[in-house]
Formats: sequence, structure tokens, C-alpha cells
Amino acid sequence: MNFPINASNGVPIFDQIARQVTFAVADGRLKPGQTVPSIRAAAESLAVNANTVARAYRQLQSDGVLSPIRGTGLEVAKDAVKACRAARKELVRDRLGGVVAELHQLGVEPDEIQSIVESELKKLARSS
Amino acid sequence: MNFPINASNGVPIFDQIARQVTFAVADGRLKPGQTVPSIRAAAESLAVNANTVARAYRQLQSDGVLSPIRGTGLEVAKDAVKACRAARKELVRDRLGGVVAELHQLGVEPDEIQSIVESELKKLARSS
Amino acid sequence: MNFPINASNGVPIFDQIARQVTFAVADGRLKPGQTVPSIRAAAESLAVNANTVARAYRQLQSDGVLSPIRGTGLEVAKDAVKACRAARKELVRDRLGGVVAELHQLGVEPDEIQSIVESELKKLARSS
Amino acid sequence: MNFPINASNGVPIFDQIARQVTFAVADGRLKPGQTVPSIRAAAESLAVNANTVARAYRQLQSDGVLSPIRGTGLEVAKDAVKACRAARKELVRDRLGGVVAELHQLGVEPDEIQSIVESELKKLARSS
DNA sequence: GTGGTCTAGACCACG
DNA sequence: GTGGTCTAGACCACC
Repeated sequence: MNFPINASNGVPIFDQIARQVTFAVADGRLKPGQTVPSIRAAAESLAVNANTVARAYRQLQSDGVLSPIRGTGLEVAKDAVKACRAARKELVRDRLGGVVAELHQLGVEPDEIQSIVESELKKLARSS
Repeated sequence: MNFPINASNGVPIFDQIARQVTFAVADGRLKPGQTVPSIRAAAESLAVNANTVARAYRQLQSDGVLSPIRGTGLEVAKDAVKACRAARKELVRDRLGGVVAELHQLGVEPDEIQSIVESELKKLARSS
Repeated sequence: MNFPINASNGVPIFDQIARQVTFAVADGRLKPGQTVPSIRAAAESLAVNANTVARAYRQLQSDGVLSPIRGTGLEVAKDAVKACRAARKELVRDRLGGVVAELHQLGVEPDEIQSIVESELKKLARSS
Repeated sequence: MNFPINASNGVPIFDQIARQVTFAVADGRLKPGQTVPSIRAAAESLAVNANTVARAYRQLQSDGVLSPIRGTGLEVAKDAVKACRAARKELVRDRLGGVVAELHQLGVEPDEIQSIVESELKKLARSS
């Protein structure tokens, strides 16, 4: 549970947290039955307000990713992996599809889009 | 000035309008000296609040894309083309770069990103 | 949108609000396309914090009961009625079923349960 | 002292335990002077935290249902039966009355409530 | 004006 | 210790 929070991203913080958990479950970094850090602990380690983490966890509960253990904390639900993989896939498609459609509608050519994606990926590869 | 407005896009409506104008200038569909539709006319044809069009035009003025002609309306500024081409380029890079970076941070592999972009582009090509 | 809030009910306030809206839609007191009171207005009229109303409305959005109109407010979704009727039915069954099962498990006889329900209903009928 | 604990019931576990004891005394399944299982034994047989059992027993003591015997444990108090019968009655009325009032306030008709109670009771009768 | 997010801090019940 | 709810108030973007 250590990942960067980008506060000026447009993406709400609680959503970033929820996504990280979802993707971690999808990737097997978090396994069913494992407990996630407590709200307060996560809030401290992410330097974020506890309510923000609580909201992320609440959303994950309503998504069926986390389930509460009374008085103990929250654990990854047994059948969360499949849902997380689907959610991951859907998120990736939605984000990319949305931008691609937006640019397409603006008249940007497919070739241009692909070449820029490629160059952005290379840029990231270099910096990491 | 006929293009679809997507109200549930996340992208602000005024931004969609401003972009369409900017891209039209960059592509030569709108030429310097040409006048854009009046705020009211545009609002009606786009089925949008007039204030929203006004805000888009205001932003385009501050970007140097449009300039006012007293008592007549707004025309495309004479030196707007270069700025619009740059803006177009920057916008495309920003939008794609942002999403790519976001997904990369979530652990999505470059290959997956590129293949999905490709499939989304094909999907658009089919539907148009 | 005038209904009593029972703060010491065990039922969270935001849930009471969400239920009232859901039931109003199910009953036809709120119709699709109609806008609900603004968060701030509802908060004032219910003597409740605005965040609490916001949470109720947020939940209703994720349930598909409300949909946002940018800069204007929230309206009852077009296809909300069916979902609200189903939700109403499910809620009633859940609440009654839960208590009945709980009492049954504790050894209370069906006859006793029914007769008490009847007497409670009569009590309510008299007081209203 | 063998009954199921429902951890995802909304009803606190310690309350479930206390109720079971109270109802057993009211029904004569537990008689005054009889000792209840030790906290540890009960905790093990119910698969529950010992603190939880302790809390239930503590509440039962303050209700006058259990009384301590030095060095031995807890026994059912001699005059507990009457109190337990009253508590049983009150609990049943409270639980049913609360739900009925809640649904009534939401606009559910008495007939609907009664018919659903009936169907839920039948469902339970079939499954037992 | 509208909703949305975030922060801060208090209070409660449960284990 | 855990999560849950509620309040209060600030800031933002959009229409």
C-alpha cells in the first residue's frame, strides 16, 4: 500500500486509492482474505485525510472488492479477483476509448494518435 | 459550426466548443477574417446555454484566436492559425499523455495500452 | 420533500433521505425528469448538514435513481421508476424478513409475531 | 449454549448472545441456579472473541439475569425468570414495532406489511 | 446558483 | 484498536 497520490490530477484522490486497490487485487498483489491497511494507517501513510480513505474503502465495499470484518478491519472479498480484473479492463478501455473518441471527433488522424501514444510511452520508459 | 456536444463527457461544454473552434482554425476549416456565429445563434444551434458559448468565446479571445469587431461580432484573428496549430498539438499531447501516464502508474503495460488504442481506433473507423 | 428525520433511529440519516426519495419515485410522488431540491436547500429544510444530503444524493446516483444536469441540479432518471419499485419491495422484504428471522431464531412463535405486528399497526393507525 | 451466531446481521454479536440467554431463561430452557458456560468455553463453542462473551455476560449481570458465584462462575439469578419474560416481551415488541413504524413512515400499507410477514413466516416454516 | 472534493475533528458502537 | 456517521467549513469547476 505505497503508491503516489497525485493531488492535482483531476482524478479525485478517493478514486485513485480505490483504483490502486482494485488493480492490486486484479494483479494478485493483494489476495482474497488479506486485510487492507486500516483507514487511519492508510490515511497517514498517504498523507491524506482519513475520511478520504474511508470513502475509497466504502466504494470498494459497494463494488464487492472489500468486505468488513467487524471490529477488525476490511479484507479483500473472496470473489473479488474476477470483478477487479473486469473493472481493470473496463477502466482501461474507458479511459483510452474516451480520449481517443474525443480526439477523433476533433479531427485528429488515427496515425497521429498512435504515434503520440508511442512517443509518450517511450518518454515514460526513459523516466522510470 | 455544427458539431455534437457531449454533455456527459467529463469535458466541460465550453471547452468542447473552444476546442472545436481552435481545431477548425488549425485545420483551415475556419480562416482568418471569417466571422463565427453570434453567441445566441451558436447557443441555439448547439442547444446550449448562451453563457456557456460566451465563456468559450471569451477564452478564445484571451487565447488570441478570436478578435472582436465592433458592432459586428467576432472574427478569427489574422495570426490565429499558428497559435491554433500549436494549441492543437499541445492538447493532443496533453490528453493522450495524461491518460497514458495515469494507466502506466496503475501498472498497465505499454503493449496493452497500444493494442487497446488500436482497437478503439478501428471501432471508430467502422462506425463512421 | 418534507418528511421527518429521526436522528436516533439507528438508521443513518443519509439512508433515510435516500429511502424517502426512492419511495417517492416508486409511489409516483416524484416523477422522472423532475428535479429534486438542491443539496443546500434540502439540507436547510431537513435541518441537516449539506454533506449528509450530498451523500444521500450520491448514493441515489450510483443506484441510477438520480442523474446530474450540469450546473443545474439533479433530476429523477428516466428509467428510475422500475428500479425504485424493485428497491422498495426489496427493502420492505429485507427489513421485515430480517426481524422475523431474528425472532424466529430466538424461539418466538409465528402466532405471537403476527399478533404483535397487528397490534403495532393498530397503534399506528390510531396515532395518525 | 449452542446456537448460531450471525456476524453479518447488523445485530451486535454480544447482543445476540445476551438475547439467547435471556430467551432461554424466559422459556425455561435455563433454570435459576443453573450455571452458564465459562466465558472461555462459550467463546470457543461460539467461535467468538472472549471479550464479546464477557460483554454479553456483563450486560446480563447488570440486567439481573446472571449473578456471580465466587470462584465458580455465573449462575442464572433466582428471580431472573420474571425479568426475562418481561425483557423478551419488550424486545419482541420493540423490534417489530420499530420496523413496522419505519415502514409505515415510508408509506407502506398495513396490508402489505402483514402479508409479507406472513410469507416470511411460511418461508421459515418450510426451511426448518 | 449548482454539485464535487477535501479537510478537520467529534462522537458512537463493536471486538 | 477497528469502521461509521455527522458536522463544519473551505475551495473548485461548471452553467
